Amino acid sequence: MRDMKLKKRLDCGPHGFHVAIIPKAPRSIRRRVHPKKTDEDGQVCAFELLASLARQILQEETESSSASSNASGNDHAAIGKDAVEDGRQYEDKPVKTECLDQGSCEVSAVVTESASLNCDQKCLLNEFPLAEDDDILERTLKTTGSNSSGKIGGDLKSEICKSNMLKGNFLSKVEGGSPNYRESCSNSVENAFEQLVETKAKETGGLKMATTRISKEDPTELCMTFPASTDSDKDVNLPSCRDPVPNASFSRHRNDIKLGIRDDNDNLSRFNKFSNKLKVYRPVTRIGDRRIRKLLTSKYWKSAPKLKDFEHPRTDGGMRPSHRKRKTCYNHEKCHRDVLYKRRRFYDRSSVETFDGGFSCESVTNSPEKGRNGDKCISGSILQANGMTSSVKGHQSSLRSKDSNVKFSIKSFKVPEIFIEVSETATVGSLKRTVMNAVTAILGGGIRVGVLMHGKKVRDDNRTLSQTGLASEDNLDTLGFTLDPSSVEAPAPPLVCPEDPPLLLSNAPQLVARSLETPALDSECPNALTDLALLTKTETLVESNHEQAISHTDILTESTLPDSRALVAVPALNVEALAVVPLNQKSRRSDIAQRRTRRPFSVSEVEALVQAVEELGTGRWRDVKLRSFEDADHRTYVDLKDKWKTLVHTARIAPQQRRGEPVPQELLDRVLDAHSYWSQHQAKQQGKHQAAGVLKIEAPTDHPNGATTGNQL
DNA sequence: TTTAGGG
DNA sequence: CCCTAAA
Repeated sequence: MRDMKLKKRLDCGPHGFHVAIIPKAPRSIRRRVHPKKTDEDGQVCAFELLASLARQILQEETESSSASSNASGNDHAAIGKDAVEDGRQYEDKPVKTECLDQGSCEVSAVVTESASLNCDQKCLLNEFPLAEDDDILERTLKTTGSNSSGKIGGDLKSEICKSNMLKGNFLSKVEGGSPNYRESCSNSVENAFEQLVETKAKETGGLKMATTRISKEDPTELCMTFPASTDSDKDVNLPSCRDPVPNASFSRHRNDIKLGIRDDNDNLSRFNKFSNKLKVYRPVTRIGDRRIRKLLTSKYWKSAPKLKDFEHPRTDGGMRPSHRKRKTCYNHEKCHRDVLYKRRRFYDRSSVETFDGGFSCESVTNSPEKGRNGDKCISGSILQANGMTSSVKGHQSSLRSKDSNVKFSIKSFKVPEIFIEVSETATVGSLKRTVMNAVTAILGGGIRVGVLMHGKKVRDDNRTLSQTGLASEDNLDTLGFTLDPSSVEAPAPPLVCPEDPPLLLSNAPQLVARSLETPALDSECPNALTDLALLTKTETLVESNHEQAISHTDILTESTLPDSRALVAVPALNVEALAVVPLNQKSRRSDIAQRRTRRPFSVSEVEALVQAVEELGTGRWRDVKLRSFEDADHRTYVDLKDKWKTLVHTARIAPQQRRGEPVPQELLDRVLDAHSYWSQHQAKQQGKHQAAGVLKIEAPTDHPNGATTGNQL
C-alpha cells in the first residue's frame, strides 16, 4: 500500500480573511445572509438572486416604479428563476448567465468588507447587509451592463471569462492599474450600472449604500482605512471588529454568490470612526473554491474569536534555513510506504515558528483607489494574499489618502502549509475530511494577526502607522499581514503528529512533519494526488520566491487540479510584482524543512543488510544498497551505512541497553564479525570484494580477522 | 555522487 | 536521521 502525500497549501483567501476581519453581525442577519446551502446550491441561488436583483432593478428603472430593491437578501430567493429569466429578456444575451456559470464573476468578485474598529454594531448593520446588497448590486451591475449594451456585455463577459481562465491575464490587468474586472470591462457598462444602482439606491438604503460605494470607488479594492497616526494596534487591528460567526456566514455568502464588492466609505463616514475595510479578493476556481470554502468555513469561525487578540506573535524571526537539498535520495524509489509519518522539521525546532511561517502568507498590495467622491478611497493600499501583487506596484503611488488614512486591502490569508498523508486507497471523501481536519486544527488553534513590513514583523503595537512606516507608500508595498498561531505557547493544535494518515480525523496536519521522502513519492507515483503534491510544491516555490502565493490551490479535489495549475501559472506572469513583496519569502523559507519519517529497520532488513555487508564489506554502501535494498526506496546508502553503524554499536552494548525492535543476537554477532573482518581488510578487500563475498559465505571463520570476531563464528 | 564520520 | 567534508 502506498501512501500518498499531499502537501498542500491552502489558501483561505477570503475566507480566512473574512473571518478575521468581519465584524459582528446580529445572528438574525447572519442567518439571513446565508441561507444554508450547498455550494452548488449556493451558486444557483446566487445566480438567481443576482438575476432577480437585476431584474428588479431594471424593471424599476424602466418603469420608474419603486421596487423593493432591498430585495436584498431576504427576498431574493423568492424571486428566483423568474427573475433570471427576466433578466435574460433584457439582456441581449445570456452573457450574464455564462459569466456566472463560469465563475467569471468571481474574478470580479472582490469583496470588501468594512468594519469600523470601534463599531461592532456598525459592522453588524453594514457588513452583512451590505454584503448582500453588494453582491446583488454587483450582479445587477453586470446584468445591467449587459442590458445596456449588448456589446459591452459581450466584452465584459469575455473579459471575465478570460480572467478566470487565465489568471495571468487577470493579474496583468490588475497590475495595469485596475484590479477590478470592471475596469477591464468597458466603462460604459460600469457607468450604466452605476446609474442604475444609484437610482435604485435612493429607493432603498441598502442599495443606496451599495450604489454609492460603487460609483465612488472601485469596488474591487478595499480594505481598511485608518488614520496613519493611529496606533497600529487599534486601528489596524482587524480582529477587534470581527465576529467569527458573521464572517463565516459572510464568506459563505460571498462564495456562493461570488460577487462581492463593497465600499463602505459611506459607512465609514457615518460612523465617524475609522473603519477598516477589508476586501477580500478572491479569484475563484470553480470547483476548488467551493470545496475549500466549504471546508474552511467552519473553521474560520473558530479562529475568528482568537483573532481578536491582535498581537504580533513573533517577530520576523521566523527565518530558518531549510534544508531541503536532501531530497536526493534515490529518485527511483517507489512509493512503498505503508504509513508514513510526517514531521515537519523546523530548523529552529520550534514548532511555533514553523507554523508561523506557513501561516503568514498574505501579501499586501497597494492599489490606488480613486476616490471620485470619496476621500477615503483616494488612497488605498491593498494587501493581497494572492498573487495579485502586481496591482500593488502599479498603484503604489497613491497609498495615502488625503485624510491621512491609510487603506489596506487584504485580499486573502493563506492557510499555512499543510502536509497531508493519506493512503492511496483512501477515498476522496476521506481526503477531504483529512484536509478539513487539518485546516480546522490550524484555525482552531487560534491565530493572531501579525503585521509585516519588509518581511519583518512589526512588534510594537503601540506605534502609530506613521511611526512604523506603514503610512508610507514605500512601505506599503512591503506590508503584509500574517496569521500566526495565537498561542505560541499553545501549540496544541499544531504540534500533534499524526501517525496514521489513514485516520482521517485524527490527523493534525499542522504539525505533521513532512517526510523527506515525500518528494520521492511524488515523483514516482503518478496520480492525481501526486500531481497535486507536485503542484503544490511548485506553488510553494513560487510563493517562496515571491510573496504572492498563489492563493488558491484547491487541493481538495482532483477536479480542482486544473484550476490549481492555472493558478500556479499566474504568479509567473507577475514576476515583477512579486518581487515587490519580500514578506513572504522569509516566512516561507522557514517553513518547510522536514525530517524524513523514521523507519526502523525490520529484522529482515537487518538481516539483508548484514548479509550484504558480509559479502561486500563496509565500504561499499552503494553496492549494498543496490544489492539488497534496490527496492527499498526509502533506504539510501547513507541510511544503510548509518544502520550498520548503529548495528555495530548495538551489538556491542548490553542487550538491556538496546532499544527498539530487538535484533536477533545471531545477527548482531554476524555484525560484529563482519565488522571486524572488514575492518582489518579495508584496504585489501577493496579489490577483493568479490572474493570476499565468497569467503564470507563459505567460510566465515576463515577470515583473517577471526581473532576479533572469530570467536563467535 | 559516494564515503566516512560527527551530530 | 541529518549534514558535510572529502574524495
